[in-house]
Amino acid sequence: MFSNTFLPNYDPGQKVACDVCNLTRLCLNPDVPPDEISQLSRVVRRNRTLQRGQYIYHAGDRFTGIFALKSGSAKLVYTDRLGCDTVISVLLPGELQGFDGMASGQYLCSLVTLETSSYCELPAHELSQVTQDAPNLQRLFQQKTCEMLNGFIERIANAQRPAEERLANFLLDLAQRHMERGFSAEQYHLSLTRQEIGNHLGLALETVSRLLGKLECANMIRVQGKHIQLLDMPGLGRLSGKIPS
Amino acid sequence: MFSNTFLPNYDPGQKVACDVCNLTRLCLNPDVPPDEISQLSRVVRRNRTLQRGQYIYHAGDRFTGIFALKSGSAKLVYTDRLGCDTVISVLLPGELQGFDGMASGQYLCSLVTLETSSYCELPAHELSQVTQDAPNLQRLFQQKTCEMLNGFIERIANAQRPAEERLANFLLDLAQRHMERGFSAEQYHLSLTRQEIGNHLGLALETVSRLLGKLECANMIRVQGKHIQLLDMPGLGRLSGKIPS
DNA sequence: AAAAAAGTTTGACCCAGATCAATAACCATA
DNA sequence: TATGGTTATTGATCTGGGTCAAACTTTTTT
Repeated sequence: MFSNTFLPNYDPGQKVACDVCNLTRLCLNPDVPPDEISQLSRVVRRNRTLQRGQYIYHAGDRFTGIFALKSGSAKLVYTDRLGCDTVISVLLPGELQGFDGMASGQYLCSLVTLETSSYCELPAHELSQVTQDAPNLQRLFQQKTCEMLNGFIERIANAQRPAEERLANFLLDLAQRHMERGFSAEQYHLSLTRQEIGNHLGLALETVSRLLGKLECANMIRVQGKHIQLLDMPGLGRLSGKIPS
Repeated sequence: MFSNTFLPNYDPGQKVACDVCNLTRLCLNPDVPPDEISQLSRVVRRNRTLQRGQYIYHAGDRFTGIFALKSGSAKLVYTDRLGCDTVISVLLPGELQGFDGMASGQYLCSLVTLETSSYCELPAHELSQVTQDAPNLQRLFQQKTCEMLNGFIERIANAQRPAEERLANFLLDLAQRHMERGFSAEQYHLSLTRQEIGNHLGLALETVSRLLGKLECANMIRVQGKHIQLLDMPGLGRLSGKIPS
């Protein structure tokens, strides 16, 4: 079984300041100098913990701030006027979210934990002050939103491709991000259900199940419920269309 | 035939400063004070004109700045590693683009004119200076990128819906945006080909043609080549799933 | 540990929209 | 006003992935 801890000796319950948090290099970036980090640290609300399925924020809530996931995972879900949900993205530790509330002053989506998770918050009313005094932090946020924009562009283009390609892509993307967090890229715990994966990729849950089975038959992956093992990364890369063969 | 002029007496060839440009309220927003606008105005490169199919920027080009369309229209196109194009969005006068180059320092997509168009540019090397001295402009850019983020979220969710709904949505979205620009919402010139519409909506061009025909049979629209007339907006709204019935 | 609920797999069948193909309309340019 | 090249329409056919259904497995609750 996987624990939610991020790195060895890391206690998610501990209220560490930003400058000594081992997620700093993921949340922030090398351009943000120590003084701006400590300035940030002063206003960040640390370490709230939620159980699976609980909401970090609801669609429609007044914009209260930007959130940084500390441990666990979460999904960003958009609900349209007909009540139909779409899993827009999956959040891993060290990733920021909440920008969907910044434009209009209320969140467009809901951010829902996929397992027991903890997070920090940079409150909205501190945001404008901090970014005015800390130009590198300001730039960081602009950078992060542009990165997200690019991520969505690739996601939109990907949606046109066949089911198998999208799934391979999804598995490799998670592997990559797990690795960046010091976890194993070769095997990991899928915190989403087949239903949620399907929703995220625009597929029926049955199709996800079948495709996972197919990849397993082809000896490219090993599936045991939510535990995934990638046996043939190059092969998956070829399938995903990202790595030209 | 439609002209490219935006408002009566507007000459797109004229090199007007930002503060007297009648696109100001679209490019910028009411929060940006006059002194910041004139500061912006000083560094903006104005009014380059291109013919249909020419590139404002190419994917892979070094990030040179943010662009504002003055007249005409353009498409943002992402090309994946297999050379497969996707029309990510359509740009109308007063809209900004180029944020896809800000994260990595080179553009992820290409911005291609759909007809004879003119545009302004805010050069990258001026960007950091301007936004440091002009906090409202800085906030504006952050705001615009977050709005785009939200637009993409809705687009991703929409991609799951049936073809007819997506098309109705697309037609109404253009109508809305034409109206915001002082053009008629009821009828407008589609600057995209059926191929491009299909690509944008994830459909084959034949499907676009058939669906337009179907909507025309249902007396909801009138189609004559690229000229579109919306006869039954409420009906289209119902079809689009955006307006609950 | 049993029961209930939630999630997963597998099979049979179906359909929205793709693909293929042929024709027709709309241009540009000469 | 021909003429060659895009762009659009329409019909026939096909298929990837959806839907429905039933059994099975895992997790949660009692």
